[in-house]
Amino acid sequence: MGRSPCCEKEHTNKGAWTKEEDERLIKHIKIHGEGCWRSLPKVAGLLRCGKSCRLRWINYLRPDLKRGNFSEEEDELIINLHSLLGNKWSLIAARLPGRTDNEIKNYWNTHIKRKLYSRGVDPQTHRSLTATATTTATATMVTTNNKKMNNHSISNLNHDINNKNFHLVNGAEDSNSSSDVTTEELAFHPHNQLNLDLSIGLPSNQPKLSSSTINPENYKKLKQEPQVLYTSQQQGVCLCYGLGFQSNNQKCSCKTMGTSTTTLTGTTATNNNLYSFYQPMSFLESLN
DNA sequence: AAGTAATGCAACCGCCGAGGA
DNA sequence: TTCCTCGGCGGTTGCATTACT
Repeated sequence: MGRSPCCEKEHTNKGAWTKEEDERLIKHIKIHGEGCWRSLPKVAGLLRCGKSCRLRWINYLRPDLKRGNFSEEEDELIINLHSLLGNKWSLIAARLPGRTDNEIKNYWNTHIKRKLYSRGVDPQTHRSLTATATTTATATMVTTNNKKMNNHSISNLNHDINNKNFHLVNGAEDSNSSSDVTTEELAFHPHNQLNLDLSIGLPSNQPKLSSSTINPENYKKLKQEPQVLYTSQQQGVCLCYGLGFQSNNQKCSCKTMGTSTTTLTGTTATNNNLYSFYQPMSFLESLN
């Protein structure tokens, strides 16, 4: 059974938006707010598909969008987040205020990929290109390891990092990206400084998580069941990943945010590389 | 100056999951 | 439980701009 189209294909404009259309859309959203994209075009007097309106608003018209070039810090953050999350652009974008998933996706494809290649790093696996080639050749040997990796608990991950016997994979489907890593390779690999301490605050009325697994479903869990910290006094959300590249004075301050703060790792990893993000409630909503 | 190739990015397409009926 | 709608996502396309010859 086919789905009905989201809008009438006829009688809708396509292609670049005109200034007038932009103004209509902005005006409508200012008055009525976001949502109900399907009916929006009709109400706003736009000959556009609802999806198109949503996209235009989110990627271009939203007032909180940051314009201009990506900073070096943003570059590195994107690279690190990508190594953790893979092509989950919306999740990556959620951690870069003012940037959209589309923008980051485009930036990744046009700039960062090239940058990583110039560093000799495979942008998909985040491993050295030579190591990737070697891994591909021995792919059959690592399948078992992959299966093990997918069930790795976070504490195991930290353990493995500490023992220089671990590297990240980009999800379960990436069957070529895992193998044993040499010390030399780790020294080369940008993730040799990656701190995976994943500190996620829990609402106090939710049960504490035990040491969760970091299998490929984890990002889904983060998204679908965001384990967030907020109190009635403190409308902040902490979803801090230890991503590296941060100085010591930028430690995550979760521990100061209340008693409900917890950590999934339960490890004693240092906080040297913790990078915290306190997002407004709108971020929370974006995860839902 | 003209033609061509490369690049950047806005927009589209099709699929998926959540949630309501 | 099933069906359907809707919002959202990631991949891809196509056009405008820039760089190069």
